[in-house]
Amino acid sequence: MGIAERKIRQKEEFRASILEAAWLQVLTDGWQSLSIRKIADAIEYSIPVIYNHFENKEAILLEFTKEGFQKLADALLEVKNKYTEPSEQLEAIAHAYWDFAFEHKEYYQLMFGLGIPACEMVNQIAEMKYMTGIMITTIQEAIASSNNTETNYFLKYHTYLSILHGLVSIEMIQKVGKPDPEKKLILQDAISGFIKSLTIK
Amino acid sequence: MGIAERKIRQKEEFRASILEAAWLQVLTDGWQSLSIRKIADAIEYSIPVIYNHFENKEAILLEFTKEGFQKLADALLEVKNKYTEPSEQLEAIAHAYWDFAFEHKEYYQLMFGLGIPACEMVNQIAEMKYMTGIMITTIQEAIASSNNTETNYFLKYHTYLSILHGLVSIEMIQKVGKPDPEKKLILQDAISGFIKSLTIK
DNA sequence: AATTTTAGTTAACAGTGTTAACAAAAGTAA
DNA sequence: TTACTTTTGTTAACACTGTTAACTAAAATT
Repeated sequence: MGIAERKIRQKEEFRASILEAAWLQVLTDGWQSLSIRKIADAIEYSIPVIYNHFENKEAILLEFTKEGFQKLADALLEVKNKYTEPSEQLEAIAHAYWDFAFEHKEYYQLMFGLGIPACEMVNQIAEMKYMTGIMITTIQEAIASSNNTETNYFLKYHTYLSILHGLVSIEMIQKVGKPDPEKKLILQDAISGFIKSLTIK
Repeated sequence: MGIAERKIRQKEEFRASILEAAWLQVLTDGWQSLSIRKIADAIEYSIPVIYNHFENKEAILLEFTKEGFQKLADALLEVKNKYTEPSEQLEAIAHAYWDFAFEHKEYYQLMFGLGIPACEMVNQIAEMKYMTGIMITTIQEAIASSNNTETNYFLKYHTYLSILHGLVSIEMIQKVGKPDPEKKLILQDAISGFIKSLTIK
């Protein structure tokens, strides 16, 4: 009897239509403003049916998170296979990673929990400029007292802040409590590498 | 007449008490679950009074964001002044940055818009492991075909991912639309530095 | 003392996620 | 075909959220 099979198929289609409607909303208004009610409205069903297919709203977002990681992995693997030399592969992967993030912003923000607070505001916060100013001047001083005084300080500042923020936020995503003290080794490693790249060419 | 002055002072105190109550909530339940109603409840006033002191909820969070950047800047400047050599300063600043982030998690998450999605879940997502697996194996291969085969691949993987995520998320916070193509120079710079640190010692 | 200004309140609007209680349709068994 | 059971879907509500209009009571000014 194919009835059971049809039912499973229909259920699967229903589930897919929920995700489709949800994704459409994420694309138009961002995942912050995704709501169960709007999904229900879009698929022209009442609200509780959605809870027959997903435990809660988070489960729907989790689906997209998984999808995002899958797509990213596929993209990375594809460019990796274009090269044989590991160092070339790492470079290609890095560029593919960057491209994925900005071509699929919604996915990326979901995957790494980027809340995007004031977003455009952040730039205008005087206190932030004060902080970054400290970093910038220190880097300028480091460059000035090195062999390679033509180094682009603004580029290096951006790299410096990115490394720090990347290390911190990756650690925060993965662990809830305090980080292992050993994690400072990673910081040490990354920063000493950065400082070398700053002073010698 | 000191009446006007007293009024201003009282208004300032009121404002401060709102922030105090709000911060207490942020500390106990995280800034995600901060609500105007709970603040009003804590200061034992009705809800609309809060809107006499802050335009909206975001304005309250912005206050903490500024406060956070100020505190971070102070912390960085303090450790910077302990050293004279710029490279030492950059190293000290990096460690102070890390320490601040984890000693003041709430501030940091607010400042950089870390939404913290599934948080603990992210680790268990198979699709993420699949992606990171690609990175890890590539790094292992790069190390294997280098002069320094004892390099800690897991440390290097963590650094690699952190650099990438840091670059991407800093860029996303600061710009809304597509990034400047020149920003790829920063990526190029950071990654080539990383690859060097991977193969030569 | 009358009037204006300020401070603070209640009550509502328009949303949100989630769920209990119920009705209708579909499938199963006699 | 009829009676029963299961699935599917709906209505209506609960408990929240940010925000604001309309009003009252207190304080300051004239």
